[in-house]
Amino acid sequence: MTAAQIARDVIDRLESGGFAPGQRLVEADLCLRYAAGRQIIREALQHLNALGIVALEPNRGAHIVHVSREDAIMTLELTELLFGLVSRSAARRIAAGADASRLDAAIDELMQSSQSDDRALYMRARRHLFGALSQIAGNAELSRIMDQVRVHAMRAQFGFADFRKGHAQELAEIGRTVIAGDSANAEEQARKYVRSIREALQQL
Amino acid sequence: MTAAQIARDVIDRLESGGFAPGQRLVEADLCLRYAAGRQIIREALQHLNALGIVALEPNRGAHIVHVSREDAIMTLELTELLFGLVSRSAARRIAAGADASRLDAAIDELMQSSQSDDRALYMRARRHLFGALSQIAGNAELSRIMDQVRVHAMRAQFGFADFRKGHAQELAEIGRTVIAGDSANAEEQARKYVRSIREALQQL
DNA sequence: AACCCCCGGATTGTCGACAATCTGTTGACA
DNA sequence: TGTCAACAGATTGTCGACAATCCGGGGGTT
Repeated sequence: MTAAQIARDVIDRLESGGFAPGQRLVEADLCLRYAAGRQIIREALQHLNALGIVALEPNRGAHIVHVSREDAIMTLELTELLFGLVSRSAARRIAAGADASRLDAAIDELMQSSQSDDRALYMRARRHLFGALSQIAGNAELSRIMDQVRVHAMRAQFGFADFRKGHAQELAEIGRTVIAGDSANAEEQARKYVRSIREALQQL
Repeated sequence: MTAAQIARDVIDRLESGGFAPGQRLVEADLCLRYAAGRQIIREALQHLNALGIVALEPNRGAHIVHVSREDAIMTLELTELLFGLVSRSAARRIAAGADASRLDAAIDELMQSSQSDDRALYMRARRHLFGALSQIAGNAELSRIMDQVRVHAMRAQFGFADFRKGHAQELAEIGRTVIAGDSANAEEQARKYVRSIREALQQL
């Protein structure tokens, strides 16, 4: 198993509650779990550290960072801006002739997976949708940032929102607006989507 | 020398032209340059990779990523959003009673360094100003993202803009507006600052 | 009982060596 | 002359061992 795969798996477990905030991640344990050398584990931990998911204290190891409710709200504020920007840029590029097939496929995948019971499947479909949008938007820097923030946004919602029904519909709708090349509406819909989640979180 | 310091040094050299885009970074060379073990160098490279500054191809090593003019423009678009958000948030927090002393000190440092001839000094002062703003804004996630994007924004401007005169004044002015707690104006000024840089770049 | 020093176990940090992989070159062959 | 395979050098990937550091507990002193 490669370092990137391990990091990915840790994130997945985080999204499904397999790792708790504050939990220590001891290198030797992870070596056993993933049947990998310590070097690989350390790389994965550093990657997760760069993503802001685990904190690394010198000589004291790694632990999963805690997200306060306030942090979650501000992260969703940031997500609103970024998701809006990505959607607008992607719509503009499609209006200018960019290829929409990948986004189209991602929408189908999302709708199908939203009706199954496999949460991991649905999460992957979500990732693919956002990935397609980022790719069409065409800025590598923006894609990288979006990837990072999305993980945090996911954690911000964790345990409170049911990602499934409704949200899938709304996301698919945003995708369709992007495909139609309507940049202003795409941005507004994307922002509204994130905003509604944030407001729901604020009223708890 | 620690991995973080080495990464920092590479970024500094990048900002002053010591490393060229596309240039390969061979581990053994860096070991000699920084008198460090290969392990440390690899950590630094992975950190830079997470920041999107170097690309890592399996079994083929690391090289500095190239930024196209189009990339630079979109990065500055992103920077405009983020800098605006940070300034607005910071101003709000100060209006709510947050401590402004660090920002105040950073403004002084910036004005002093802008009159010396030491570019590195000026760059550090810039970093401190942005750091103070991020810290006051109070969202760790946003700070992390800003740090990343700022490096890219810097690279986007590299070789075309003279950071020094004028810009220092403008930045200091933004800082003062934040201290005054005027969030709407702080955001507008910050966005305008980045926008003017982007527009100048677009007209080349 | 409260405090402090010191030590042992657990964990992380670093080094050196070797295996795996890639790149450019050489030389044979059609 | 062009093509292809094998080889040599350079570079990266991984492992195992040891050094450095931290944490909690035990025993002695006041």
